Amino acid sequence: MIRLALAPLLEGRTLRVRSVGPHDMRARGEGRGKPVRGAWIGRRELLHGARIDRLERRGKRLALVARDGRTLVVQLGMSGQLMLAADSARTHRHVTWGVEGQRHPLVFRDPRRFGGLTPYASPEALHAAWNEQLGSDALCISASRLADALRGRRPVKAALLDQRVVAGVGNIYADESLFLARIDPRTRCARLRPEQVIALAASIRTVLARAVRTGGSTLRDHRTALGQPGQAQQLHAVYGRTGLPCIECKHPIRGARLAGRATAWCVRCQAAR
DNA sequence: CAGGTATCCTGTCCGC
DNA sequence: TGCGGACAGGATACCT
Repeated sequence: MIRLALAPLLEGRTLRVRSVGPHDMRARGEGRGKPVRGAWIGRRELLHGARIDRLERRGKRLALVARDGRTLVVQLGMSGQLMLAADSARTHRHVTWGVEGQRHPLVFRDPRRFGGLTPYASPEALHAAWNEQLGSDALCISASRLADALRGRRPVKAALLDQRVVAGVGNIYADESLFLARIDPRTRCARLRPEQVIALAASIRTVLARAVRTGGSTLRDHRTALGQPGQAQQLHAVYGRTGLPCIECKHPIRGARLAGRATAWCVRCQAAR
């Protein structure tokens, strides 16, 4: 969604770093490097003076690729925003770019600092890193690739949160996908029947596509890349509905902690079989 | 050593 | 009304 909204506004245009700070956010190192606290990325790596060639996305990561090869990955974490809008809040701005020919600046803000920026020297380096760190994108995950990735004794919910299994599924859409596929989130990957994996792959594609279509939203204060509020939160079948009646069978939605995250599912519709 | 969990961080919401 | 605390999310360091 963010890529779709920003691509036509940024492609072919030159960025100029206008301000950087505060300097206390995570600058993620190349590859698996540890997040560096208190360090920052240079203006050159922040694409100062770079003409944007294209925006690439895989899972939750967005890459700005410049014509000279410089590449900057934006991870929004949970509260991050990348916006080209007049009403972008002024607090928690980490990087502000001027965009050639655009009235409003491009702003990366991240109040909770779970997000981060990662520079790469080239698109090739970016793809190498992504191939290592990320599985297939959720919007086009095939049943066979999902079957290959869903191995082991982990509960299927925990596997879905692993970006190396499927890139792009977070806590909310993991629950929603499992509900649509009628799979108990506690089911061990190795015990999933082939038809369940097929259903799950289709459900992931459906749920993510719907989220993108409706502006993608999770938190109440979520905004799109152009400043519009998202609406997908109203479409959730199980997430945030613990104790409320299932939209299919009216049975109360169960809530529990699984893989360290809040999990909601219908024990009747998603019965372990 | 795979799988579970603690940690980071701040805004929001709940109860006293 | 004010305030403390729990909680939410994504990624990863760390522990078992």
